[in-house]
Amino acid sequence: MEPDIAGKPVAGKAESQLRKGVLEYCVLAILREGPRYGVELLETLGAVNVMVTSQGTIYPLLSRLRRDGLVETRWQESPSGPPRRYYELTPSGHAALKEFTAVWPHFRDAVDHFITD
Amino acid sequence: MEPDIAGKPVAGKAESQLRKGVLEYCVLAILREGPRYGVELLETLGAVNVMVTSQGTIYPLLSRLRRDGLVETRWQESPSGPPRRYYELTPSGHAALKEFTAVWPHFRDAVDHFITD
DNA sequence: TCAGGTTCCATGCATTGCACAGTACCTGGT
DNA sequence: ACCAGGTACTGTGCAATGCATGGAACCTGA
Repeated sequence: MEPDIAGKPVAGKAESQLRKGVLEYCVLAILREGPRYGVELLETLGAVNVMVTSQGTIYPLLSRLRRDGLVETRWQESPSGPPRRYYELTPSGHAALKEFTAVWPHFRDAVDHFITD
Repeated sequence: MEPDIAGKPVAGKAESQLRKGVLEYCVLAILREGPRYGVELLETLGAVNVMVTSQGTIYPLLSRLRRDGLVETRWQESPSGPPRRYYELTPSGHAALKEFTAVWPHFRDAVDHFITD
């Protein structure tokens, strides 16, 4: 019933489209610093306004990452609440992240080039 | 038979996803400087490597912009070849572009924040 | 016992970049 | 007059992705 973090609507048409294909790599980047679980990732992303998202986004995304072999998971008990599934990078995940960090600056500068004129 | 500009495959999984939702505003930004026609937009975008795209992308995109009232068009004869459909910004188009240019820096910095660490 | 918080998962939809295929116009060579 | 090649526009179908929605399972505290 409660809208809480799980169901919070994420407004902004342009923002939503901007996140496409980037959220995935932001998650990989966060995981670079160590294993994290779903809700934890939501909080880390949400700390930056424009990256606020919802469980309906993050869990299917994490499933895809796992399906594609970019992350591995292990269950771990929680001090309070249901067990947590922790995600961590595989070598493939590191490689994908590295590839993105190489492309991103070019893309960023390209958009800046067109927008600011 | 010839693949030419129309059918040139655009490689890169991450690049393709990055363009989502951004190409639209790059087009609007180009149109800010005056009316342009389809192939002309393709060339302007293609001048920046990471923004290379194809007719299969640009024409449906332009149709959407027109459908949503962000651009208006008028036909004009070509000195050589079939007539060209020129696109130009409407007030709504200007507004959408302005909104994007306001959001983009935050988004750009957010990605930088996560990626570089 | 039970309300509420925490954590996870699956389904369906809209948007969007893209490959592919097709149509129509014009110019120049034969 | 014919036709090959370049120019320019259009439509269909697919795959990827963010998101709303709904739901299940586990734990704590009143």
